[in-house]
Amino acid sequence: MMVSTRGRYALRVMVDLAQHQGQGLTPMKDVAKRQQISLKYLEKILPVLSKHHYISGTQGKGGGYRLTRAPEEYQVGDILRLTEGDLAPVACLEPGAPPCDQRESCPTRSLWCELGRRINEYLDSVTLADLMK
Amino acid sequence: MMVSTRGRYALRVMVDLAQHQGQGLTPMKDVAKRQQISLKYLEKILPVLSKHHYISGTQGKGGGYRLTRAPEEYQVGDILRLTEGDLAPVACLEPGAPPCDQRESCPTRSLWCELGRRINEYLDSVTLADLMK
DNA sequence: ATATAACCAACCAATTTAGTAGGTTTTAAT
DNA sequence: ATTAAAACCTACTAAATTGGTTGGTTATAT
Repeated sequence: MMVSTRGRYALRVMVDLAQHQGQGLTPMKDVAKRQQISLKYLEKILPVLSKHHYISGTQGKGGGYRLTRAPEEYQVGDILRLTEGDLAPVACLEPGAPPCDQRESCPTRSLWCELGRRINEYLDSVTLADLMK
Repeated sequence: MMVSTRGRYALRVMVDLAQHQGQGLTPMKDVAKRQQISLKYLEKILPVLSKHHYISGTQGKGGGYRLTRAPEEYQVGDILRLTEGDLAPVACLEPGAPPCDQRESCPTRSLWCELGRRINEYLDSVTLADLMK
């Protein structure tokens, strides 16, 4: 398993926000109820999306979140890389991974690179708008 | 990360065996030394491959393992699914997963299905022979 | 008899995952 | 001015997974 609940929930929240855009701000309480996800857990996942301006949050009564762009302009891959850290299929391809001393001669390295390339390529080819049906 | 050391090591062992086939039986001690992997850990990973007759092991002095088919006849996907359990990109697509009560309406389900399909398709298109260079 | 190989079972430390608990701060409505 | 509701923040935790280790038993060639 490569994508944990963090990435999956984040994506579902984004789709939910997309489906309710134009209705002003959407409070997470509503999203949590609709998506059957713990509100407290969502609150832990969202900050990274708002810090990178994928969504904007307004505090206080009547506040909530909204998308900052049109759904067509969000690539699923971006949302997942942000919430999951990255989408490498193996540990030795992860960003801060300790350099493997056999990486020059590793017969499987190119397999993992190509797999990672294909995974990212596919997820970048899908947008939030595609997921709205 | 989707493929742990279990699958990665198993694959490297299989490539190693492929590169030394025709030289009789290869003891794991040699493979462990060449691949810089703990022998004891390898011994824990290999049984599933020999139980499914991907390799055959001979005990006793002068014993070791060998491939049971030609390298071209091993799909990388098969080796990984066997050692990793499965290659589902998300928990809700894993074999024994509790059925999600929102799966009919889940807007992201088809994304994960298609991603899983592409991952398995690619890994099944590569054989051990391809990894021998 | 001995060395060497696969095979087997129990344990273990560190990390990750999926949360929970309990707040503080900001803002609109009353 | 008070209150309700929202985002935002920090610390903790139980369970599972990962990546092994320890200590053997069994089988076989020399």
